[in-house]
Amino acid sequence: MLDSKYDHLKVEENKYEVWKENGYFKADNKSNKSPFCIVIPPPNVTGILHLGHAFDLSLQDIIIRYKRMQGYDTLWLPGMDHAAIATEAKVVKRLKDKGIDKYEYGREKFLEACWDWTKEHGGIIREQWGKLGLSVDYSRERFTLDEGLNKAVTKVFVDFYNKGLIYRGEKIINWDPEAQTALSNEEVIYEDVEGAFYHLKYIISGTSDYLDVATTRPETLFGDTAVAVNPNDERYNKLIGKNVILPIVNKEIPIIGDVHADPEFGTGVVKITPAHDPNDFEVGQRHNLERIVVMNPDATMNENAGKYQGMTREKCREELLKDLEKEGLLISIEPMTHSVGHSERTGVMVEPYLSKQWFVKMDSLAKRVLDFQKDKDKKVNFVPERYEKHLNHWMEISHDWCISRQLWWGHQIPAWYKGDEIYVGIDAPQGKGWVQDEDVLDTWFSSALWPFSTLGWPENTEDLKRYFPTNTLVTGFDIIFFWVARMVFQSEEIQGVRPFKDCVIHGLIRDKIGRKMSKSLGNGIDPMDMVNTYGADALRHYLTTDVAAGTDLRFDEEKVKSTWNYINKIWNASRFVLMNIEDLKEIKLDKLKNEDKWILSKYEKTIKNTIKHMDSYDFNIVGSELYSFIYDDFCSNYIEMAKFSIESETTKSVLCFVLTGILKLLHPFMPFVTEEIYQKLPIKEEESIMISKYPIFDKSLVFDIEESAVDDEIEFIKNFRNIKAENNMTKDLKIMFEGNTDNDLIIKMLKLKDNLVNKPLEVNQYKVFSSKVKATIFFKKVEDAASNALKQSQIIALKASIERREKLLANDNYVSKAPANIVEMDRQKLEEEKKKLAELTKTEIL
RNA sequence: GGACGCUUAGCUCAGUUGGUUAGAGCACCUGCCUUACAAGCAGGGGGUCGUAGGUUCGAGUCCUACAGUGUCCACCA
Repeated sequence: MLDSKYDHLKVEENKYEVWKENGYFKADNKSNKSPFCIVIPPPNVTGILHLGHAFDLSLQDIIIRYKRMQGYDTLWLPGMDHAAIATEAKVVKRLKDKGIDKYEYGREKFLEACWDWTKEHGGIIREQWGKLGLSVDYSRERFTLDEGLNKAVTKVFVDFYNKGLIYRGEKIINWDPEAQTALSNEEVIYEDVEGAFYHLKYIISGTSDYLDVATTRPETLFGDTAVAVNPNDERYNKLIGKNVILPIVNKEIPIIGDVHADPEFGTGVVKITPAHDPNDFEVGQRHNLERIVVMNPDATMNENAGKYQGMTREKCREELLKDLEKEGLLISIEPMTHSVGHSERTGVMVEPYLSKQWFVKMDSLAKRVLDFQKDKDKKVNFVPERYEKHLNHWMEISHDWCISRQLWWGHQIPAWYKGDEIYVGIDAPQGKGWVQDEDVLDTWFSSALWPFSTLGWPENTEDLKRYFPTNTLVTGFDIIFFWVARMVFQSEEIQGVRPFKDCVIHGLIRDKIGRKMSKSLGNGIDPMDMVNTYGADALRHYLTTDVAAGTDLRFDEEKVKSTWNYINKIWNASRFVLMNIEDLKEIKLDKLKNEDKWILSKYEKTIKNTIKHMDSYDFNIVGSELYSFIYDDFCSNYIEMAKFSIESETTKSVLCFVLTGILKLLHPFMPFVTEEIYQKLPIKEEESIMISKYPIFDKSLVFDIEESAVDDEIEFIKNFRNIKAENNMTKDLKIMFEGNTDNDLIIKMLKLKDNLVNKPLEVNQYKVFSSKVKATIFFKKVEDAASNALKQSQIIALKASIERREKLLANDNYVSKAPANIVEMDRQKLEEEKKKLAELTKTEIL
């Protein structure tokens, strides 16, 4: 027997271990079931899971559990991401706290420290997966830096190099001076900052005239190798070919004509610093200008900055401006806001920096993706569909991807150098004097291969053949560019197919007032706190059914609480059923009464709708469908009706049958509590609900006539209660039914057995009716005003509705153009309303 | 500058191809400890669906413009 109150802590204890030990999570690549595979978005080993993970993972577990129950051979492949820059930053900090410097410590020992970190945090993450009830196949767990993935990564690098898709080049990249590594465009976050336009005097050689050069970054002037004006700019174009004197440095640099200079912007004169600005770099290439790097990797000034050498870029700017002012070369400082790139990971201002790095050539890769997206058999289907545009847009504008990182924690680049020679290969080259590239690859380079590398590629494993391409990927819109896009082009290039058929995109979790959850705001919620307070089942159900697909979710703890109440309701309904069906040996759905047919019809229709919406990933719709079926139909009505015939085998059978189905339909959302109750059922086909069969729509259990008859009786019951409540009627009212209809159920539900009369009484009376049932209530007068007011408002509403319908039906346009069934429905409604009105107006309230 | 969302009850959100009187949870009001559940039961109040046009027999739903709000991308010398 169940306790009278749902206790999530007790319910959620130990179940996960049992499932896991029984091997329910394991895929079976030899079974004759159809395969269905999801790869987990590998969480960074940097930390613990947040609410966004809980959201993302719950969605996946729902899909996987659903498919597993539907008879698929499901594989949900788990794993974690080494998160090169993020983890390295954490480990560097940890060592620093112990007074250890990364470089003194050495590469080998540093990597050991990273592995220790990984083991520690990996354990925490796995424990949290368990708390959430995620049915991942631990026997296939992978890590983006494990040996197998290293083989995959190395092979891709070498193949791409040989195909010309990877190259090494000296370009302006985004440099993180804190982590001291290159970054990709996606790892740079642009933020508006209050800055200034510094107007500087660049004196024209041999004259006393000057050009007003406006810059936001005066400290880069040491790297200036030209000043550009637009060739069509009448103000300046005759100066092209002349020289200006670079302030402070006092050397001559040329005035060049280049379209990059926009006459409308600033003063129309641009200083050109090819080593510190991507646009200037291109100008420099066009005009063959020297590239002078003026900073060290940590963003302090280098020897090219003269006396400012060694200063930070900020300090240098400050000092330089003082000196410029002293020399009369600072014209003005014009405040302005402009957006400045910051490192996604360390938060520091990114320095555009000339540097030799490895790149993936994007144009042909991107083009293939765009072509595939035009073919419905090859494309990745986004849910919601609009996110396909994000992917396409990124492909259209994609710049070559900088993949080398000046870090240690990651896949070391399989390139070796000897003097000017480069060797790229899977193994180190023969001969002496070759030195391997010190750098590692962007973490996303390895996660881009995740959907097939985890299945064993480059080996042609059974798993790879069976589960790839995978079926569904679930992730947040914020990593479409980082990850989804890259998996797509890598898979299409390397495997020739999309990595997954569907890509389900969900929104962000925000706090109650709509702000992003962040450490600095302190508004984050630990999912484990929610699990402890309300249970994983409540949390999962709330997160996955609260909002429509793809939209942000404002987290509200009150809603988790109310989900707990819902589960408690299910618990108690189950308790009632279990109390009464203990002796049930066999489910026999015969000798069905109207109310049995009614609930079975509702149940079957719920199955049909649920499957439809599960298949389209509309979990919020599934949630509300199930809620109203369980709460309103099953609990509020059927259970109440069943109480009158609880001894009957039929009633017991129906209760058991429908409850079993309810538990199964709910199982993907709330695995723990459904398992707990399932275990208590007297009749069950499997040892665990996890591996039981998902309900299938059975048309033979839909009884439309009985369904609508009971619907009508319920309407009557509702109307009766309404009238009784609004008129403050006491229990000793009397009621007279009209006609020969069978009102047994109504009489029982409303407990009217002792209130029946068969002729009118000379007291206050009130008519109550549904479409098919009519009755008159006789009652003692209590308050006239209230009941009269109610009656009047009902009459007004009815009159308005009748008028509306009469007008509509008098309109030939409507009658001829609207579908026949709609018109017919209006006719019927109109008739009913007229009857009701007649009843109401002739009823006297004495 | 470009793209994409959102605007529906006091709050948070649903509303599938246009078709009954626009729904739910929470909050609120009234009455109930009815033997599954008082973290419950029964009932109720509350919305001219951002604004203005348009298409249509019919618009929360489709089209146009505008307003507010959010996100992403690009540019920013």
